[in-house]
Amino acid sequence: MVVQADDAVFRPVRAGNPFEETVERLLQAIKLGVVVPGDRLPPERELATRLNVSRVTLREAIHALTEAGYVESRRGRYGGTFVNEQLPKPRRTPAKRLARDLAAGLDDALTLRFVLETGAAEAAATRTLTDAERDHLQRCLADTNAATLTDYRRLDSRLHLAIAEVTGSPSLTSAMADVRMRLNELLDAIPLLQPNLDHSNEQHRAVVDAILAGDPQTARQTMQEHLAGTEALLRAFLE
Amino acid sequence: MVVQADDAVFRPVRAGNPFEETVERLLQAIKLGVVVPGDRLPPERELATRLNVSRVTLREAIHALTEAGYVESRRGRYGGTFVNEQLPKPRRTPAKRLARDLAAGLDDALTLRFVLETGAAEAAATRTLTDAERDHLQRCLADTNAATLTDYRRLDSRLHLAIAEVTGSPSLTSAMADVRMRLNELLDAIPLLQPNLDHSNEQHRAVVDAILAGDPQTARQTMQEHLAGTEALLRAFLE
DNA sequence: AGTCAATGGACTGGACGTAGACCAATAGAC
DNA sequence: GTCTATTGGTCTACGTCCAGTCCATTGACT
Repeated sequence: MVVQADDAVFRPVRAGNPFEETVERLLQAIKLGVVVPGDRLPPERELATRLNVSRVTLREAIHALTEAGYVESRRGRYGGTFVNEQLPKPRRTPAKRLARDLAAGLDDALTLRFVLETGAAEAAATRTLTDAERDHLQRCLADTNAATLTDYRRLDSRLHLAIAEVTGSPSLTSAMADVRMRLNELLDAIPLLQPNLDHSNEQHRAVVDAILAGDPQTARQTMQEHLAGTEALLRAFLE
Repeated sequence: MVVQADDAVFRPVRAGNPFEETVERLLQAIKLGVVVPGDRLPPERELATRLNVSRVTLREAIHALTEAGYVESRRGRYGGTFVNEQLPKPRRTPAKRLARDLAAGLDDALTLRFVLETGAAEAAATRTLTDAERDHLQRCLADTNAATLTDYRRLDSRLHLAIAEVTGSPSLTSAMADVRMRLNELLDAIPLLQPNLDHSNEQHRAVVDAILAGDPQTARQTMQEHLAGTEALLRAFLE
C-alpha cells in the first residue's frame, strides 16, 4: 500500500552540501531582515557551532557572500563580519522563466504559506504577550510602515517573522522563514507599487492590533485577507 | 538589531550525519504507516537517489533497521526490503523522563501541530478532490476505525497524513509528518483507552465528512476540537 | 532446464567536511 | 606606549560519505 505519501517521506534527506546550505541560511538571515545592514554576525566560532558546521565551511560560505557583496569582515578584537549597508539588488529574473521553473512548486508553497501565516497570527493572538514582545511587534510594524520601496520586502518579511516569533514556537518561525525564502524570488519579480504597499501597511496594522488585543479570530481573518491580496497579485502577474 | 529570531535562522544546518537522518526517515515511513507491514520498500538504488544519500549509507540504515526488527531483506529478482509483519513494540520510556527531556520543546511541537493540522483540514476542504483522493481518505478512515489498540497510533497517523496529502501540498505533508514524529514518543507513553479511541473515531469521521463536503470552516473547527482532546490528555498525563 | 532481468551485497579511490591547533591583526584597557 | 583579549585567517591530519563498479542470488518466463 505504497501511495503518494512516500513522495513526502522519501524526500531528500539533505538539500545540498553543507557549504550551499550554509550560504542559503546566511542569505535567509539577511534577506528576511533578521540581521540588518550594519549588524555584526556572531563570531565565526560561535556561529559555526550553532549552525553545526565546521568553521572552515562557514568561512567558505562567508567568503562567497563577501564576493557577492552582502557582507564584509574585519579582523581584530571588536572586529567581525558585518552586513553591508548597500545590499546587492536581487536580479530580476524574467517572470516567464520563473513561472516555468516554479510552477510546479508554486501551489505547494502558497498553500503552506497560507496555513503557516494564518495559523501564526491566530496563535500569536491566543498567547498573552510580554511587554518586550509587544514592543518588538510594534517596532517591526513601525519600521515596515516607514520603509522605502527598496527596503520594503525585507522589512515586510521581518514583520511577518516577528508575528511567528511571538507564538513562542521556534519551529513555526523556522518553517515560515523557509517558505518565505521559497517565495522571495517570485515576489522580487513583481513590481512594487505604492498603492499596494499602502494597502499592505493598513492590513499589517489591523493584524498586529488584533494580536495585541488578543483576538485570534480577527487576527486570522485579517491575515487571510492580507495573504489573498499578495497571492492574487502574484498569480495575475505570472499568468 | 539581532533579536531572538536568529535562534530560528541560525539553527543547525543539519540534524546529524546522513546515516542517522536516513534511519529516522525510514522509521518515519514505518511508524506513520506510509508503508505497512508486508510492503516492499523501493529498490535500494532508487530509494538512495530519492533520499539523496549514497547507496552505502542507505544500506547501513537498512541494516540498522533489520537488526532492530523493523524490516527484512531478500535477494534476487522480486526480492527487496520488506516491512516486518510484527513490528517491535515501542519502549515505554517513563513519562517523567520524557516530560523532563521534552518539556522545552513540547509547547513548540504542540503549537506547530495545531497550526499545521487545522490548516491542513481547512485547505483539504477548500480543494475539489478527485475520486481517487476521496477514496483514499475514506479508506484511511475505515482502516483507522477498524484498528486494534496496538495498531491504532500508526493508522491514526496515516489518516492525518492522508488529510495533508489531499491538500496537494507535499511540503505541508512533510512538515506534518515531522512534527508528528516529534510527538510520537510522548504519545506512546500515554496508555490508550477504548473510550478515548471511540471518541477519536467519531471526530475523525466528522473531519473527513466536512472535507468531503467541502466545508472548510467545519473541517477546521472539528479538527481543532480533536486536537484539543489529545493535547489535554497529553498535558494531564505529563503533569 | 535454461535464460535473464532485477535486486541485494561488497569493494575501492577520491572528494568533501571536520576538529583542532596555531598565526595575525586590531582596538580598548591600563 | 604596552598589554591583552577577541576576532578573523591559515594549515594539517583524519574521518565520513559518495560515485562507480562488479559480484551473488533469485524466481518468473520461455
